Formats: sequence, structure tokens, C-alpha cells
Amino acid sequence: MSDSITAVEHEVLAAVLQVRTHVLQVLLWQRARKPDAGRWSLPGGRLGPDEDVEHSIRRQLAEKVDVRQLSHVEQLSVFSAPDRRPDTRMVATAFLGLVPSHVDPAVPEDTSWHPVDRLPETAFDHRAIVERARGRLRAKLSYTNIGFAIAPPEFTISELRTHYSAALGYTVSATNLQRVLARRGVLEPTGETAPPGRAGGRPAALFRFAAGGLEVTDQFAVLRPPAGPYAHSSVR
Amino acid sequence: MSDSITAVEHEVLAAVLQVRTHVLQVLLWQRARKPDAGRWSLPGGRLGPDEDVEHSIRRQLAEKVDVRQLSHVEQLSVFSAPDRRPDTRMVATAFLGLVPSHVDPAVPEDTSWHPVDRLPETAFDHRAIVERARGRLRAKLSYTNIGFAIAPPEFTISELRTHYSAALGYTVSATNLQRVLARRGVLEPTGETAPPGRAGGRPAALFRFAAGGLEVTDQFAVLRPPAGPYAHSSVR
DNA sequence: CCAAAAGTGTTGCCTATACACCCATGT
DNA sequence: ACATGGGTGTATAGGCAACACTTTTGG
Repeated sequence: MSDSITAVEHEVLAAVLQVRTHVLQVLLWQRARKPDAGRWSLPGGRLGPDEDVEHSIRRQLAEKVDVRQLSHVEQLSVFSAPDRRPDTRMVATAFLGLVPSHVDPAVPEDTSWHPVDRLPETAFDHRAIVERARGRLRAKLSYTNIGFAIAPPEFTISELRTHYSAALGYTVSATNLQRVLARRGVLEPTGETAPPGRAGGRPAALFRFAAGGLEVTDQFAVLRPPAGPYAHSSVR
Repeated sequence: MSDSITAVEHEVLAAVLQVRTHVLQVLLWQRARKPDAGRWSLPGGRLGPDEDVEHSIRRQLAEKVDVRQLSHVEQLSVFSAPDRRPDTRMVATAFLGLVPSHVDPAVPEDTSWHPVDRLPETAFDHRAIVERARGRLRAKLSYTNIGFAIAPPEFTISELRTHYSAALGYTVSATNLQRVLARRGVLEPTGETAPPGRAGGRPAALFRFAAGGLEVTDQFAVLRPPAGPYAHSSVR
């Protein structure tokens, strides 16, 4: 049995996603040093001795790229292939982070946003992590209220539609988006309206998300218990 | 910045679940040594230097508890609270493992199966891991074909019903279970029938699962792309 | 012929998408 | 008045749970 005293180095990495200019983008920094110098890398760093992985990724995002206004952070998966980095053996815990579209965090020189659909050359296995993050976001848009984490505090339905379309990668109808979210009780009207654009048109009503935290709004489709309302259960 | 040379020890743990005597059970071993001596613990061990976490957990289950016939293994989450163990700082990657009900793996002396609903005193945070595993299994029973991993190779609908009921924790109707799985194409008849019990009755048809691997069978309910059949997409 | 177990038909409810139509504003 | 964008009504389709009913066996 090989239970030697091998302690493995552990890093935390986050794919921080935001809808910018109607496109889903991810925050990357360009590596200066080898290995993989010049390639683009996810923010993160080594796990500290007195923190759990979620504290760690939040700390590192705050310190290194000054992203403090994360609306949602969620663990994705462990990436642990022995050769995932050529230099060291390093296990990574990957996260999905979301930033609402109305904030524009100040990021360092070597850091910038990149459309998720057109990633540059990424370091190590970071491309796979970004794709995992996008997949998770897309899935949760369908059955949770996670829209609150990508949208600004108040919005019109068309604005919300552009956010959902950007994140999902295909056009969604404002009509049906409104209905689905309304029926589930995810949206609530603020009572205010937004002024029309230069071309006129009916002023749009403003909405906000009713809840501030993640909730499962669509109980899984089938095999639910006989009667009882299992709706809005906790997130797995 | 605290990027010291701290390497964190890393273990892999699995909640191995099986339906036994119509109850969902988990495999635990009783700790002999401190800390938490006498308490029940999940199988697993330290991550080796040349393996990824999934290889590691499969190796450890094979070595330590002789469980080789896993029908499904899936990563759950990282447990990394600094004080999750009183002795060492140790990060754990937790897995869900499934064993089909017709196999009875030989397990060591200090190891035994326990109903998930009535766990004994567990070591460290292992109770939380078991609950996470159960939650994941329950969710996936609803929207994937994961039943293949808990059921024997061939079965009647009533047998399948008892498996689903045990795993879900509530009674499901054989009628509707059959219909749901049939419509989705996850079940296929073998053509054979099982002999009736002592009380008589119509002989039950035998079925098997059509696919051997995990598939998402129920595309998420809403916000799907305009038309195209996105069914049976890959698992996130 | 009766009891028991398996499987099917039918109904009612709910949710979703698509599309036509009405509403409110600027020019 | 008309163009423009916002919002609602309605039709259609489909999935699911509940339950009555039919089928097939043993006694």
C-alpha cells in the first residue's frame, strides 16, 4: 500500500463569468513565467493552511484581481490528473464565480476578460474548467433562480433576456422568459418603469429578483413524492 | 501573500451506496485508532503521487474493502474545513459510489453496511458526505438513467420499483415508473418473463436498462433552445 | 371460479413554446 | 398618424400522477 507521506500541493482556481457587451466572458490573466508563459490562466493560487477552499478562492480573487463583488461562488470539481501541470504535481479545486453585469471590477494589467466562445490559448487544463463552468451556469439558469447573479439589481425584461441569451448561447423569447420566471415567483415588479429609448415605444416595467440566494425553483420533473409540495428544496 | 510552501494532505473518500434488503445502505468501517476511535468511517485513503482522484478512490476501494464491482463512481465535492479532522489538516475529495443490488462484495471484518437513514456515530464530517451522496443519487434518479447502477442486470417492474423506492425514501408507483422510463427509452424488454410467486398472479415481464452508462434523459425543463431536439445530452 | 399480481387506458392537471394581438410612448 | 418597442391572450403540445380496468397466472 502506497500511503507514503506524499503531501500534494493544492490550488484553487475560479472561472469568473460575467455578461459584458452582451457576451459571456471569463476573467483570465496572462502568465509571465514558465511553464506555459504567455498563455492565459484562471485566477487563483495555493490553498492556505487555515482556510477552506471557498474562503481561499474568495480571498485570492479579492487579493489578486480585486474581484470582491461576486454574486455567487460554487464549487465545480477537482482536477487532479498527475500531469495536468508539467512542473509540479498540483491538485486543483475549480470554482464557478459570477459577477453581476453592472459592476466593473478594477483588474490588474495582465488581466482581462475574454469571450467564453473564443478563448485564447489557455494554460494547463484551464480551458476544460471554463467549459465546465459555462455548462453549470447554463444548466442552473433553467432550474434555479441563478439569474440574480448575472443580472443587475433592477432590469427590464428585455435586458434580462439579453443576459440569459448571452449566458445560454441562444436567443430566448422575452415573452416566455417573463412567464416562466413570473410563475415560479422568481421575479417581482419594482413598480417603476424605465424610460423608452430614442425611438420611442412603451416604457418597460422594472423587475428585480425576489430572492438573494440560490434556490431550486423547478423541482426535478419526475418521480416526485406522492403529493407534498417539495418545491424550492435546497440545492444539491 | 501567504503562498508559503504548505502542501496539504489530500484524501479521497467514497460513500458507497447499495440497495440491500429494500433499504439504501452505505458501507462503513469502524475506526480502531484515535482520533474518533470506535466511530464509523467512509472507506478511502491518501491520494497517491501518480493517480488522479478517481483512480485513487477506485484503487482504494478495491484494495481495502474489495469492492471492485462499482457500477458508477462520481465526484461529489471537496471537504476542506481546516478543522474537519482534529489531528491533521486534510482535504478530502468525496465520491458517490454505487453497487448493483445483486452483488455482495466480500468486505473485511471491521466493515459493514448501514442504512443511510439510521447512521451510527460517524467520524469527522463523514455524515455530511453520506447525505450529500444520497441527495445526488435521489436527484439523478429523476432525470437520468442512473437506475442501471442500483438495479440488477434484469428485473421486473416491481423489483425495480422497490429499488427506486428504497433509494428515494418514498413509495413510487410501479405503473408510472414503468411509463416514465419506457417513454424515455431507458428500459427495454428482454422478452422473458419471471415466474409468479407462491400466491399466483400474472408472470412479470423482465426488463433491462438500454444503456450501460449514465445519460441525461430528461432535458432540463425550460429555456431550451427554440426547436432542436437537445434530448440525451451529455452529463454535466 | 376466485384471488393475486402485472400491465394498460383514460382522465385531469400542469407546464412549456409559439404566435397573434393589444398597449404606451416618441416623432 | 405611425413606427417602435413592451406586454398579454390564446392555442397547442407534451409530460406526469392518479385511478379504473383488463390480463394472466395459481389454487
